[in-house]
Amino acid sequence: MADVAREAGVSASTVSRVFSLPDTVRADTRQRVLDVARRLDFTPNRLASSLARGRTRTLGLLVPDVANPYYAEIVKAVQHRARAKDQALFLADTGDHPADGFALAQAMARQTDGLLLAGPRMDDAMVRELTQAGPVALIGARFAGTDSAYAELGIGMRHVVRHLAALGHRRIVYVNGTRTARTAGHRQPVQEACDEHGVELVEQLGPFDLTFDNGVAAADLVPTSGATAVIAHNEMVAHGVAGGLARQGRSVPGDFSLVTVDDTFMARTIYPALTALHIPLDVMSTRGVDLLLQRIDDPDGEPRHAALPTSLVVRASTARPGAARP
Amino acid sequence: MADVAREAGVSASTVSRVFSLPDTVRADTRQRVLDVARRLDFTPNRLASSLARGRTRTLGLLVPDVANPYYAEIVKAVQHRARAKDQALFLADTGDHPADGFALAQAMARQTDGLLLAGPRMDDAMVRELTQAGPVALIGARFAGTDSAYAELGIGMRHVVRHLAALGHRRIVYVNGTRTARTAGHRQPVQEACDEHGVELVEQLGPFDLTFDNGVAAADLVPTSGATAVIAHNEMVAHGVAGGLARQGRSVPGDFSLVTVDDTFMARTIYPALTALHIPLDVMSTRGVDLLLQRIDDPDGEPRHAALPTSLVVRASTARPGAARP
DNA sequence: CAGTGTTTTGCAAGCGCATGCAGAGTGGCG
DNA sequence: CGCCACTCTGCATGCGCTTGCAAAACACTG
Repeated sequence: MADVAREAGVSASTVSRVFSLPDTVRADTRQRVLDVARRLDFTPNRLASSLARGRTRTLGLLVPDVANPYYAEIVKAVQHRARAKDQALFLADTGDHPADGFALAQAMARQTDGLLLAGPRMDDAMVRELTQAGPVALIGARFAGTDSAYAELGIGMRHVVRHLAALGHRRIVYVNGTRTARTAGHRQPVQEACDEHGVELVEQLGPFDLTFDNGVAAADLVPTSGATAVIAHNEMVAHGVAGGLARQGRSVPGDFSLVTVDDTFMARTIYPALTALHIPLDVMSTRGVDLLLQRIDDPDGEPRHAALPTSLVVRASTARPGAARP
Repeated sequence: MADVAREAGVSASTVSRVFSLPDTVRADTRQRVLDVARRLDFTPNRLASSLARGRTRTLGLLVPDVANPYYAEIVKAVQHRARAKDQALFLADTGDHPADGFALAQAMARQTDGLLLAGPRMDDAMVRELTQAGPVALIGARFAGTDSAYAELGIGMRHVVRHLAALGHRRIVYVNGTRTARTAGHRQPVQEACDEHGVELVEQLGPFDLTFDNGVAAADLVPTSGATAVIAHNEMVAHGVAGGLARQGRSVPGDFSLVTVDDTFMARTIYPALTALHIPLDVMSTRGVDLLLQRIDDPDGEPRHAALPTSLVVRASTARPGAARP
């Protein structure tokens, strides 16, 4: 920077201002500095700038599992939004262990301007503590005291049930994971919608994670349930159910209709393509980044929440019960 | 840091050394400092440290598409290895455009100690330029002048062909993307292996990307090709072929056997599970990180290359031609 | 106990940039 | 032409930590 200053016949301060506060320096001076800078291939050292300003222009993103397409798409969207806002992105894959995630988050908090937590596995107290320590925004989850961008699953689940009921299904299996406070909020609307449409609900709430293998296992219980349709609460488990049914020689949607919640590219890489409750991961992620950025600029505003609408995307995995095989 | 120093009755230098060069300070002094530090909840500011040292302890990872499970798994593995080595990780999703990737890489290079390029879309000149500018390691690609960790696809492809030949297939379709220098290296061994086993090879080298949709399109041409087996050069296109065949009412492996190159979790979320040439993404990624770290420590060594063995994982999508439907 | 060789510790000078404050320029007006 | 109100620019200091160099402390000799 000193070199540029000398070469351009100005002081280092001016050079600095050319890059950080361009309009405080006269146009011709600015141009001269920029020319010299280009010639000398100079760009301000972001590190030094961060140190001096106390702003890193870096965001941290924590996800439980990058390899899961749901989170991978969030990562992708967050990355793009961050870049558009001229922020760098630190990524951490926390795994399922809450304590690890918390420790990681704390470490990361001190190297970034703010943290994005996607589907955090932490408990409320941890999230609260992080929120008090610095800017935090949640993606795909809602906490009262923390900025969050999440999908309106309740309404969406109603649409799913209505769709199945309209096709004539009268008994539905709902595959969801461990019964916790966080998932409970999604079960209720399913139940209500079923009641409303005169549909019987067979809940299959395992003490298990929503993995492919557990989906296969769940599929084994479907034929004896008397149901004609299955709602899977995430895509992994949905593929498991699909695979399990196929293994049994059952047809989707011939023998059973199948709907998944989550709608990444995987819903279309399977045959038949899955009818899905689409969660707008990209706008959710984008909003999350924006909320965080706002929070960074204004640390003491009221927490803001962005509830995003879901949409039902009807594909080939749902049909009238007993319909001919496709 | 000054506070800690005062409180512990030592100078700031000593506190600094406690954290960066622990064994240059006497045990009891060190302990006293650590105690005070804990009490005051002090941790060295990594930014300031980076600035002073000229080392960021941060690596940059560039991938063309995080949402693609192949890259997602690389990201995950790299992340874990980096963490184990106490390095933070910057992530950038470059998309398919080479120029963007290059610009991004350059920007990132100046905020990190080194760059990891996974399946770079850049041309050789760009990679060379980056390599000259700073530490770089490639993951899943090989460049002579740059450290690289990649899979021995040539040998693997031979195993694939041998497997199919052993099952009795005499005519095979090979679906690969645009004919470029980089993919050419993989086609030759397939051809050779086919010649060796008396198998006819029908190449289907499109001017297309290896996407799901192109796989579906490719599947349309399979039945008329007279072949009984298909090798897909990546997982996306393999799923497309599988979906396309299913849509035509063909059975895998009843009517056609199918082998995919790449073996992420997706190879098992489809029914039937795909026989795959397994690429050890995690060790490949780990080696990539290690190579980069070595390069950072020793900027002027000879470039090193880690060629990793692939393995054929036989699952349900391959069988003798004309075998009964499963 | 002086003398010598080793640790330990402190001092001071950076690392590269940002920014409050004050002085230098610039333009406008009477 | 003098004066005022702005706009630009430079000086000096600070961000929080690292590290070469030298002084201080300590451990061993003979």
